[in-house]
Amino acid sequence: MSSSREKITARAPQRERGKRRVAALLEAAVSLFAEKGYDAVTMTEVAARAGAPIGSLYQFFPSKETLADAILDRIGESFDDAFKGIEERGTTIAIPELVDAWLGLLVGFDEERAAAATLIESRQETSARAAELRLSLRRHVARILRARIPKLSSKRAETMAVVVVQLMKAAARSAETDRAVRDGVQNELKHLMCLYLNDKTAVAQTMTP
Amino acid sequence: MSSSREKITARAPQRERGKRRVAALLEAAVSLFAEKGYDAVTMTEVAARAGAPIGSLYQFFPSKETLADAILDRIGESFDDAFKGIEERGTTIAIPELVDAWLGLLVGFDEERAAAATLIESRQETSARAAELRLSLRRHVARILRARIPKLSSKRAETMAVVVVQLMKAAARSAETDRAVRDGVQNELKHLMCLYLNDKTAVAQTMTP
Amino acid sequence: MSSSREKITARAPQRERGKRRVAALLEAAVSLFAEKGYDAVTMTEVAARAGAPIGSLYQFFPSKETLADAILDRIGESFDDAFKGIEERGTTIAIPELVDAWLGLLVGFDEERAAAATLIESRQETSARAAELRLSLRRHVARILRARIPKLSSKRAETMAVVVVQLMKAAARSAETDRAVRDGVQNELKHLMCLYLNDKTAVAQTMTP
Amino acid sequence: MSSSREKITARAPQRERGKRRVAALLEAAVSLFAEKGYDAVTMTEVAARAGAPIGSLYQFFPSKETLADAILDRIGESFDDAFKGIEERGTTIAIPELVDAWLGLLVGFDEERAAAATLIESRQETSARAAELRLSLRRHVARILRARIPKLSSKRAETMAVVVVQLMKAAARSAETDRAVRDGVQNELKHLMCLYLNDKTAVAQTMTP
DNA sequence: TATGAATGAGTCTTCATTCAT
DNA sequence: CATGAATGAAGACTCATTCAT
Repeated sequence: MSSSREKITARAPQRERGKRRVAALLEAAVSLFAEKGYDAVTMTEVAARAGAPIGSLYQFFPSKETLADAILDRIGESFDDAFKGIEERGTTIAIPELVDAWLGLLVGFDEERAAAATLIESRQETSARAAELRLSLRRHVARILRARIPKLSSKRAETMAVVVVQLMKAAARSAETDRAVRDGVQNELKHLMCLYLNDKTAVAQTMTP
Repeated sequence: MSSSREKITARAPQRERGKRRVAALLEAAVSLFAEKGYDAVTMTEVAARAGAPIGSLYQFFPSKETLADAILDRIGESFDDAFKGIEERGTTIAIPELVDAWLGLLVGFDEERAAAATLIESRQETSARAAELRLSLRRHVARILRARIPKLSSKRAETMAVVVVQLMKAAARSAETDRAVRDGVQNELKHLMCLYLNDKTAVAQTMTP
Repeated sequence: MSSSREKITARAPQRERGKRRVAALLEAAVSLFAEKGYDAVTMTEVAARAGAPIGSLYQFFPSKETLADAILDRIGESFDDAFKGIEERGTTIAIPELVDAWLGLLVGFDEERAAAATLIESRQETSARAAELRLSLRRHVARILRARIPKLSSKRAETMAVVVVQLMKAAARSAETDRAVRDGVQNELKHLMCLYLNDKTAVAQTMTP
Repeated sequence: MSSSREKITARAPQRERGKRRVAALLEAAVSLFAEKGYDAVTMTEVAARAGAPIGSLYQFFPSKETLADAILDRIGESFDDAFKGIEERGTTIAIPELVDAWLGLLVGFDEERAAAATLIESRQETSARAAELRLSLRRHVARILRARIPKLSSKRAETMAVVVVQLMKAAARSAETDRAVRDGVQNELKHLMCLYLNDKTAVAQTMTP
């Protein structure tokens, strides 16, 4: 009875520890990348901040690139989830709400979004993953845009999506400063984005080709 | 005496040559930074592209950081000039024109603006100069904003300036892709910025506190 | 009692399993060393190919060196057996047969001989066992040589033995290429060795000091 | 006058020093590779033995592989020279002389030949250069063989060449031990090779197909 | 002053070995 | 006794910077 349970829990700590370690490493990487950017961070540094030996870091992330990609992957998944939620609500969702959801993607309490924003930017040319993520963001946004503004050509939707994504990244970047300005800027960006979408929606509805 | 004249003429070509060399080095650095980003560029590479020996590079720019700062400085001056021109025209300048001028700051034919955009972004945390430049940009924009929208509090002007600068950088970043999307995005950003300024101006004029 | 028998039978399979595991590990090591050479093989790799956990590998072979030595030991024993067989047949054995037997020592169907040849070669300076094996080979050959050619001084026998062993290793090395050349080379080496022994025997019989 | 000459000699020491450094590095690498084999040698070790900082080593040899290849190249050139000399003498050269020349290729006063022998052996699979060198050796030997023994088919010449090269390598390997045995073995190998060539020549002349 | 070879601290990464479970 | 995650010393290689010439 208890012995069998013991056995189960016997290895649980090991896996548990492994999970905790991966989490710690990822967290350390996230904060370091967010602080200093990909290139300025050393693997030794990441391991040290996670309180792990360098070998452990490489056990889980066999290269620096893998480490960055892992962060991007995790963010990518959370993006997919978020977009799924947004798209399910279809056209019922009001513009301010939509904008809130979008801006929230790259701006959160944790540093994860900041790290992701940095990595997407700086590794776009070198990491396939970063390029993918950026593309995926654009595609999601473009699809939603076309659903709301039916007359939008796919090319224009793409263009608008680029702009929207840039606005998202702007929000992420401005999250790096002190709270006082940050909140103001965030609000402002939200306002700006609403303005933009309202304009486009109105124009589209007005402009009968 | 002939000796003194000799010295003068002897050094004149040297200075001339020195200037040309500095220009070549700077140009090489600019194109390289624009292409690959600060970290991926080596000093040896810069010297080689400029056709100069590495020692010469260090003669004029005693460190890699100095080199980056020099580029930032030069851009900073051109910004100051541009803003001076804008501010001289006062409130007479129409919003679309103003927006054109602003967006043109970081997006140009030459690679210098691309390099500057990259450097500001990637070295913001490490280089005082990059931070200064960003601050200077903000201040200039804020001043113009306050001149056009008198009721604007200095705090709100600052906030708006941050947004405007982010938009400028977004334009710079989108310049990295192929021409087809680039032009579309650039136009879109211009439109967006006009929308934003028009809105703020109108609101300010309407909102009687 | 049943308990004691239980223990016996309980461990019997374990020992059985242990033997099988050791065999699998050794086999894996042999094939890997033969393929890639000592340095290029990792312990993890050996364990993986044997389908055993790394801990198990270290249970039986406490170091990489031990593992290599074990292979050398096993080959050494098989050499001893082979030489015993040869020596028992005394002088009755004809030269071509003798040569066949010798060349067969390091060239066989299995990879074991190839691995051994590699290990003797590459670890000669670092492993006492490899040196021992080489020495043992020489001694065996020298003894047989002196038995067949009575007038041979021990020093000359040693020298000849070195040559013979080198020829054996040459055969082993040539086994690494494609079958077409290999068979030809092997035949040629056999011929060469016969030539050598015949010459020495004749000379010795002729040369009356 | 003296000034111009001074200028010439002014940089001479620099180049001189560079040459000396390259020589020292190469010599260190040669002796280390000869002693311990390719894998067991570290780049730091090579630099240290040459009395050079690690950076200098990499200045001249951008990778460990390059370093090994450089040694192989140098040996390869000396082989080509030697073979050129041998081939020029055509069929006039007597067998013992030919054998001397061949055995001398991989056995010399310096350690260079020993290092080369080791490198050819251990890096055959990984280094294109090592494989090339081995092939080149075979081809040279085969050509000479066919010139001397006209009836030899190209395939048999190739096979014989393999054997001859193996004999050369055997001589190189036996050079690693103390002088006493070495000289004896070397003589023995020479004798063996003469035996082999004489036999082949005689057989070819006798055997009329 | 100009040059570019020289320098070595610091980077990423591997792998034999150990030990908690 | 079995397991395989954890460890960290050590290796190949880079590059900003210096300094002898």
